[in-house]
Amino acid sequence: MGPAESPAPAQPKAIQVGADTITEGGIYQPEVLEPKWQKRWEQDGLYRAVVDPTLKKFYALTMLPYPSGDLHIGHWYAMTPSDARARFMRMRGYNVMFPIGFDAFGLPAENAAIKVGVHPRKWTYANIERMRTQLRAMGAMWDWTREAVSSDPEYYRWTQWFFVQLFKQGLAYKKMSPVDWCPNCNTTLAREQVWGDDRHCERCETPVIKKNLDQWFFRLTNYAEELLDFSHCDWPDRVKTLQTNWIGRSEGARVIFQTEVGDPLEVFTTRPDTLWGATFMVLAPEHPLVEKITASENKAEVKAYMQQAVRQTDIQRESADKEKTGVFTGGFAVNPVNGVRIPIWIADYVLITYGTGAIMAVPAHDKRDFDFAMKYGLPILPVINRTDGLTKSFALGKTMQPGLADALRAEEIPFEERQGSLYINIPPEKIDRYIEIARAHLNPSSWNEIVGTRWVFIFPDGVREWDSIDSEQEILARCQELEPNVREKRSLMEMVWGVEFYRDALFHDQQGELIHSAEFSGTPGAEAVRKVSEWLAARNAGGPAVSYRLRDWLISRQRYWGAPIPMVYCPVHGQVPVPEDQLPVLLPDDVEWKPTGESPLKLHPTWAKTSCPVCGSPAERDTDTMDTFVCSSWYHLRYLSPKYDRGPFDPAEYDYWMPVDCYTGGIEHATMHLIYTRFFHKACRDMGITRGPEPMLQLRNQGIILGEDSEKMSKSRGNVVAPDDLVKKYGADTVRAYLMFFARWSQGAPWNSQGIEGTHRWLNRVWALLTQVPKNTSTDAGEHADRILSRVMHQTIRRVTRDFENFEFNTVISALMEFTNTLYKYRETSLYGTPVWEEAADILMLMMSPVATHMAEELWHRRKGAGTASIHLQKWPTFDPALAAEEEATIVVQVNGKVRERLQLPIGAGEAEARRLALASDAVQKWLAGKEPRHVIYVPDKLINLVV
RNA sequence: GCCGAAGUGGCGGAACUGGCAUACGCGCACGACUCAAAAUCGUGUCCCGCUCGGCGGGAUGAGGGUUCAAUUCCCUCCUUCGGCACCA
Repeated sequence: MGPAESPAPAQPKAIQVGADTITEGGIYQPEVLEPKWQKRWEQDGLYRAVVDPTLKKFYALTMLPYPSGDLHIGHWYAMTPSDARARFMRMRGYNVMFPIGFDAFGLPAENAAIKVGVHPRKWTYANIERMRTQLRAMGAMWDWTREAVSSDPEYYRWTQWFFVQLFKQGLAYKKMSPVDWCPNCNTTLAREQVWGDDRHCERCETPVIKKNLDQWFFRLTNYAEELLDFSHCDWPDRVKTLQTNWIGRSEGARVIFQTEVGDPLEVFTTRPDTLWGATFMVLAPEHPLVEKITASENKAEVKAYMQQAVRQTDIQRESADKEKTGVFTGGFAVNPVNGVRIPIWIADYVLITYGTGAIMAVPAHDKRDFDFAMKYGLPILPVINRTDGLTKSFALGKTMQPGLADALRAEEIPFEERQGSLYINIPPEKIDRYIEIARAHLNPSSWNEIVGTRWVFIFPDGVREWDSIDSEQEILARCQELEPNVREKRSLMEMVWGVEFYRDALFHDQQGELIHSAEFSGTPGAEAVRKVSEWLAARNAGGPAVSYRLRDWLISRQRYWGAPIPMVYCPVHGQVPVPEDQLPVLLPDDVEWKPTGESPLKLHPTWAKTSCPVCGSPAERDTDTMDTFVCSSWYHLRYLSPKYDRGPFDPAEYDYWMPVDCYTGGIEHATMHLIYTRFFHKACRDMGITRGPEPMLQLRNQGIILGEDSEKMSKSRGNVVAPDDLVKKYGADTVRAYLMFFARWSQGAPWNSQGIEGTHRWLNRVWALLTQVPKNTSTDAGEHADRILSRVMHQTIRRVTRDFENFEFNTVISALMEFTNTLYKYRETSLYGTPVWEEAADILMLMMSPVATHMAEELWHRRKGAGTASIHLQKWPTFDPALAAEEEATIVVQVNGKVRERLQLPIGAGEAEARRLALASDAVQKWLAGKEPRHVIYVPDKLINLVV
């Protein structure tokens, strides 16, 4: 023999079979058949979604991609399993719409323009063109006729139209306010786009700063309550929790205090039950009342404080560890419940953006107020009883007569004695008895006090309760008179805080029975919250109230590449929306998009100059553009009819397709896009534009694919997986299948470049199984082989159907792999080619077709012959429970819960039978050791447990 | 600090309603084919022990509880990840 030659790979040859072109040759060649079928499907309009009232519709949607220029493996991970599921639904008889488009406005285009000098429009549309090609390589069932691009004038015309509708409805408003500004992106950001401890920009991670700007907002907060209702949302709990926390609902009460300058001062509190403990008030430095209530002698200090508060960044200001600062305004307010006059301070730990921007401070039961009061020596008054009964007294040696210790022992009051002083823990029921004992042993010119459950000072001439601000002052003065050491203490709390032993009894923030609260004393916590709220309401001094953490949505952006805000400023008529028939307000091409911090449109020589739509006098356009989340809040509506020009969408299409039945995408949008789009839908519903409670009924999130090194994929780490390379190497079907298989879809996992080989191997095995005739089929398949294969087939249909329904794609694939293995087991036997074999082969192809879209189509055509309809038009197979049912079950025999034997019994075997056979087993007898089972648990078809 | 999710072989993971833990795949080992390798195919692969084709014990982050029986239900703790954080 001469030198060995490796066999040349079979060259594929295209052959014509009727209308079908089929690749001849034994080798699986995705690079040949994938483009072929993609082209064919496109020509046939196979995935066109057309309104058909005779069919049940299914609107499947994946989140709109940004045209960054390169499809990432994350896009594949988000889109191809979603596509497979949409295909599954289609095969189950639904009329499925699965559209695609581009979120084409936004900063990267502008940043690229600044960096390399390409116009944002050119950059964006070139990227879109490239991504269309990449998206087509997925073999997905996109209906490209419904493609929508948010930067097209025919799209943003309607983004602007929605803005105008919101404005007319009073849901869009302009306001001067301190807003988050990203110094790198040179624009404002919505609250949701500011992330993390250091409050950085969601996009570029630069820490944001505050700027005071006149900006447009959408009234998200109007819908806060409704957004908390997820009763129509089949959504992951995680997303619902994130949104719920983000909205941050707090129940409590409004309380109106009267200031001495005459203006009412309203606060929000979650603890109206602590109202009697309010010893001062605090306003945010930006609070509008600050100026008016500040006394003339405090003006300078207050002004200085306000200035330094404004200068600070949010990070400094909102850091919880920061020591609290503030200044007294010189003003006072009157507590509506008891008429007590309390000082008003300003401090930056109170936020102007939450509640009313003012608080009543109850330092005894709020940690922040406590810290502040202790720092500035403000009075503290406990008004809520402890729930743990902790009650303490410290008896300094020189203040008490000898015999106290013996008296306490006799009374069984526990204490510790150290250096002649007693550290006493008083059982709550013995407090009165203790007071008697303490009085009896008190030295003249001394006192003793109780803290915790009771707040009592025992003086030689009597007992004084610490139950009001007045008594607090009197007691403090009295103590200072008796003891020079406490003369510098500014409050009674500060004085007792000096005793280390007391510290854990001095502060708590639990709910509990009210004390020191006039007629409400003795009321239990939850009841007190309710009763005090009602009491306030009855006296027009407030009442029950709800507050939300959610803020209105800031949508102005000082950037070029976005939808211009369609507003005109007229010196006579003020804010005037651009009339609907004049939309869109077109973005000019000739702008300088340099990052100046000003809107590029503002620097355009002529663009902003216009005339007032009302009076025609010279007027100015708004030169900001809209946050791109506005564009993406309604794209699911534009997909309905991207060319429609009499409205944002064709109502007939809306009636049929909406709402979205299944929405898939990443969890990172939980508090941004997914809140905005719900808001948009609900606002539009209230204007009669949309219908129904929710835009997206079902939501599922995919996880994140990490790099092979388990780190986040990034170019700088060099761990990026490029889908184009994978498609080239393995074909799209392998990539699709692997993405579905390699991890729980909802969770994601690190990439594994060896793992994909296994999936590729599987597809090759399926290919060989269905294209190659085995050498030998004479071996007997064994008894009932046909029934076994049929059973496995029906069981597989059951498993795959269930797992597809539940988005459990990894087990869809493993079930199909197992089914393939079963077929391989019988391939070289007499079962090959029998009707049940052929049926199983068909079913395997059908169930693989949502996954390996091209391969399944190719195999289908090869096996079904010329002119066959696409596999993607076939029905999903159904299973027959009778045929899927096992005939025999393995019964596990346990002795005392441990497996000792296994029995093969027919399904439905009775307990007596199982018991008889179990007891007949030697292994079981060995473990029973001659004893009779005391107790037998029998689970039919599963297990018998003998307990001795 | 508060809220939430998750911890199962060397790795990704499976286990439906409390009933055989570790399916499927990767990796690894051995074998077949080959001069050889790749590819492919086959066999094995949680840990420990033993009188080793079998048998016994242990193991689902740790500890406890409920139960005839717990990866699954309950409690405590640990770790990791995510979100919120001076929100009154």
